[in-house]
Amino acid sequence: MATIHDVAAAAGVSTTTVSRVFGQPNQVIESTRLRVQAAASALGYRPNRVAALLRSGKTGTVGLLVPDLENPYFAMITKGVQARARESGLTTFVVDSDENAEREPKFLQLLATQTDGVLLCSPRALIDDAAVAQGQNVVLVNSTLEGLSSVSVDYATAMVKAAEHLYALGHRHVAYVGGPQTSWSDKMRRKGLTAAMDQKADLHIIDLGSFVPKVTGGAAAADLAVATGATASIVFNDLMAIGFMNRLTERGLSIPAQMSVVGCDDTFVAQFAAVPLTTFHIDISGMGARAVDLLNQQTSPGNHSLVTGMPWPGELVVRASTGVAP
Amino acid sequence: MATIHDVAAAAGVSTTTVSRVFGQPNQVIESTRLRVQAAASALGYRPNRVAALLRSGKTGTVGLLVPDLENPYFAMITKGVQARARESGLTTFVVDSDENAEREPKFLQLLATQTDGVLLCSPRALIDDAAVAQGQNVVLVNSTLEGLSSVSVDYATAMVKAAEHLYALGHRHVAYVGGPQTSWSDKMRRKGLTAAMDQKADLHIIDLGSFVPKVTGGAAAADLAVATGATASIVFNDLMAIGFMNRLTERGLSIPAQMSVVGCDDTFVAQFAAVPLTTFHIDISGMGARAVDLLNQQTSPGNHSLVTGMPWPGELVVRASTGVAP
DNA sequence: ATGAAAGCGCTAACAA
DNA sequence: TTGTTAGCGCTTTCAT
Repeated sequence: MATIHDVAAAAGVSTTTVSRVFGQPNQVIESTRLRVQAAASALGYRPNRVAALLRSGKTGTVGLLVPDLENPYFAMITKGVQARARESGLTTFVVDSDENAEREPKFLQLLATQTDGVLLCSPRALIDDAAVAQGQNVVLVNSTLEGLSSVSVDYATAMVKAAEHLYALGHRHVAYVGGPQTSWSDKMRRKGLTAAMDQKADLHIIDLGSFVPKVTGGAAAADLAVATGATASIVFNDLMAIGFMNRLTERGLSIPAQMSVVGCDDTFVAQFAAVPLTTFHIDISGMGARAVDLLNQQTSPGNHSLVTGMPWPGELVVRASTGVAP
Repeated sequence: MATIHDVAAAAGVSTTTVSRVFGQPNQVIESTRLRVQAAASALGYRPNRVAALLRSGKTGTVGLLVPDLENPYFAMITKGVQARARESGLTTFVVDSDENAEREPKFLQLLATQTDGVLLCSPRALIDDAAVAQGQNVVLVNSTLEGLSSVSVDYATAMVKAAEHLYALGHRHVAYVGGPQTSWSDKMRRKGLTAAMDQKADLHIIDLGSFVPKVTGGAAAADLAVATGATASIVFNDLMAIGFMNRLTERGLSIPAQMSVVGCDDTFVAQFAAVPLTTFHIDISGMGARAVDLLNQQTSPGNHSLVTGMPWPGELVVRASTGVAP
């Protein structure tokens, strides 16, 4: 692999000039620039980004750490992040922690050292204070932590809306199928559900506990929900809701006649499911874009204040999976 | 940020020793190691991977470039790659080209310079020969190119199976909804379809052309398919098939009574769709794992031969979206 | 507009 | 087992 030295020698200039041709081309007079470019392409020279990074401290890259790329929610976040990052001239490197909380600190560290900043999305573990204290350039998505910028959906309100919707349909016994115990967003959902119960004295939320936030986790919860006698269920996310509904259908129960189901996030699977799913819609990719903005803002020289934006908005989308209580 | 020098000074050893404590701990006697580790954590020292990379040429990282992470197919590939990479002690950095062929060379280059090797999955553009010639460590997935290792699904056979299935159900006029024109996998599908027509003299495949390989692309094709008078359609992938079916349903057509639909890849959306989708099943994540093996094999010192493995297998899964011809 | 010199932080010989 | 000595390829002052 040709280096900057080879090009400099071939073009009869210094390495500095070659460096400028690739970095600040307008600082090099055209004749020289053309000569250098010719030499570079003749030798098949490509700048070594690692060396550049070591020297300059800039990568032109942002890192994104998500729990599970197979979940459409995180795939959409990723798209939003990528689109906005690209507008800022940045490339996005994505890492999937595979819902494994233990791996998060390692991946965070790995990304932090090879990017200009990292977006930590829905972490399943509390972040190691050390990592934060090291002054790494981090923005949280759907989580909050003292000393870090963040964007988050107001899942508490989402749950209140869901509960009100079910209550209006006559449901009084509603099961909640939880997501990862350690996740901020599950905590917020539970908070909202508690608030809903405080509002309506005769509303009972039956907490079924925590399940894996995938199709399988939802399926596992379905039989438990039925056994409680609940007439409606609120499920942590759409993917789980799909698994949940699928299991009910397998058992011959009809939706929503025998069980109403509400999901969360309005990923594309919600509308194409066998029974279209009532769910809480969020502009997910917009939130990803916003996270990049926060990162850029945080990185910009003048501004050194943290930003914990307003709760990211959303709205309940009613589809066929919810109906009047039997 | 503390450097290796600070730690060395604090612990009263050389930088080499510090380096070894983090790289080959067993080469350092315990007492020294503990002293160094104490100094390191007191200073909050973290090795700078970029510097290490520049010097050693190893990253412990593999890159994966895919067209669209929101497509469950690529999300699954990613999971497979990650799982196997992890077993090999490697971390995966994923980049999504957003179905934009022009961006591929840049991303490939970017990944190649910051990883030990890259997996190029379903490229939408022909790879720039230069990139390959630069001796980059690349493995292709679902594509083939002279001089590169690869794993690919036998999509030609998949299409033959799909066509035979529809033929057996009495369909004689079958529409094909194509994917990206420049993709290897669309070419293979068309090849298989042609082979199927050669086999059955009275089978007509009506080529509807190329569509965006997303839900929207499938929806766009639906009306065209209906207009041709075809009684069945084979759609490039499951996501498109979902959009395709959704549009048919919107128009009041029933599936499979008025139109049978076959998808491809058997991603999880296929089985949870309103009408469960007949599709060609592939062990997608297994293929991702295999790609990592090829990369490792290719990288290993002794072996310097390319591997273009056997076609990755699959089988047709029949569900409710296909039925006898009207 | 261009060049010379000095490292970025680390690891890999080679010595001791 | 530990240390010394050289860089990896590039960018960045500071000159010219």
